[in-house]
Amino acid sequence: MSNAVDIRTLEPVSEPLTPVSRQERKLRTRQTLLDTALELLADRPFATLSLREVAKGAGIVPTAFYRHFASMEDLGVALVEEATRTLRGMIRSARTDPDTYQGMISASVTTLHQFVRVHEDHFRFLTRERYAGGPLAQAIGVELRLFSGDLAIDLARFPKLREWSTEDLHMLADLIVSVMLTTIVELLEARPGEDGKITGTAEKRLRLVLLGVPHWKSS
Amino acid sequence: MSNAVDIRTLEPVSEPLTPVSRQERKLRTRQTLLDTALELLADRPFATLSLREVAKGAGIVPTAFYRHFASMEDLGVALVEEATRTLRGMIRSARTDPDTYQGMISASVTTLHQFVRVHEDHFRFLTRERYAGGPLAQAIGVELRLFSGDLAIDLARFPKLREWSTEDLHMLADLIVSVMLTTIVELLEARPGEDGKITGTAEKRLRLVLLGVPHWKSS
DNA sequence: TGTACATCAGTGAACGCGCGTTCACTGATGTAC
DNA sequence: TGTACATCAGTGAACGCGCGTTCACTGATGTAC
Repeated sequence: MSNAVDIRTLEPVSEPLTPVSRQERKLRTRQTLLDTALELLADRPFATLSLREVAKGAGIVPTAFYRHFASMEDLGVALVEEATRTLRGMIRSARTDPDTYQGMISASVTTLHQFVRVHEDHFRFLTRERYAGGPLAQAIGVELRLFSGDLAIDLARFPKLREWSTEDLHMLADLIVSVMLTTIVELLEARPGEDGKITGTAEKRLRLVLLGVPHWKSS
Repeated sequence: MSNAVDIRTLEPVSEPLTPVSRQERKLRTRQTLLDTALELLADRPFATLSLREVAKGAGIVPTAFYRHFASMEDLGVALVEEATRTLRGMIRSARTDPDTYQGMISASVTTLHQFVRVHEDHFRFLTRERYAGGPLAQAIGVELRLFSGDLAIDLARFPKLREWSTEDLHMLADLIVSVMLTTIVELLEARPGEDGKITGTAEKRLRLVLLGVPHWKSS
């Protein structure tokens, strides 16, 4: 990473000494398109985003957009991939050796909180498009179901859950995921300073759900 | 209500014998605009709907739209009002004298199921726009918070919940509402024949949550 | 009951604008010899 | 190392289209006398 500065403007020199390859330049423009789209999506659904708008934001002419994506929907799919990569990273971080429910709960909520704050735009995109209908919503739905399935497997390792049926484990995992999604939306809508209250409530909800576990009978 | 039929086409005669007043005609056109919009929203977010499209669907010229709404956003607000009226109707139906948790749970889920199936478009609109951002999302958020508050009051009547703090009651109510919303979305995305499985899972989730209640300590 | 005027839901032409997409192009980067 | 050609990310003009909104209008319904 270079700290070079233009001596006239004092602004960082964007180009390193070794000129980057054409391939790398292309990848950078592609990423700029994705970043621009994500910024514009802060307060509107994906379906209202125009190709010209994204191109303009990325500093290229509309026709150059096609060098990177065949259509806006293609760019949308790439955004889903990028955002779900963040989601999977979060799950990996949260999966520590679980000694107790309580420890697991607060650690998970803390991880969730951190990831949401660092990747607000990804989580906003995911929760917004999840219910928007269309192909993106479907792709996100598939990803969330995979997530829920993984969680069910993790849950099966707990002593008290070992004898639960697969169906009941999925029911529990889906319930936890829906609490998680609710919490994510609350964090994204929160005004500054409300985070503690929201994560506190999230922990309570999970504690309440898991309190019922020892008394569960499938019926 | 007239059962008159056109003797040539055997289709119901739309106009009653007494010609309707100008005022009533206007209300009918307004309702047609709302119905048309709701139909078009089956698989897309509100923000992608155009004034010309809705006017065309309702059989009037674009400029006549302004006789009924000042803008598309105005029509959106009217849709939120219409849909939340359905939601409140559902809550009223579900609020029977609650003898046991179990009875209340299955009765509530049955009511939910019926209302969702009869008013699919209203619930689709609500769940879709809830997370879409913009003024409609905010209006729906306010309505859901009112709903959750009412539910908290209802819950306070149960013996085991009488000593819960207001904060914990709201936590529980929000948890129940989020299970409800999840169930609504599942029903709307369901393929034919899956309803039973979905309502069964919904009942299980609520049972599990309420199983924890007797063992709750606020801490 | 009949007449003269007011109201107003719906019409149709017109506008300027941003849209997605086509096409032929430019000129810097990359490659073969 | 130097030259001649190929590649290809980005350009700019042009297109037809649907958009929201304006305006002057029409003609059926409603009202006052």
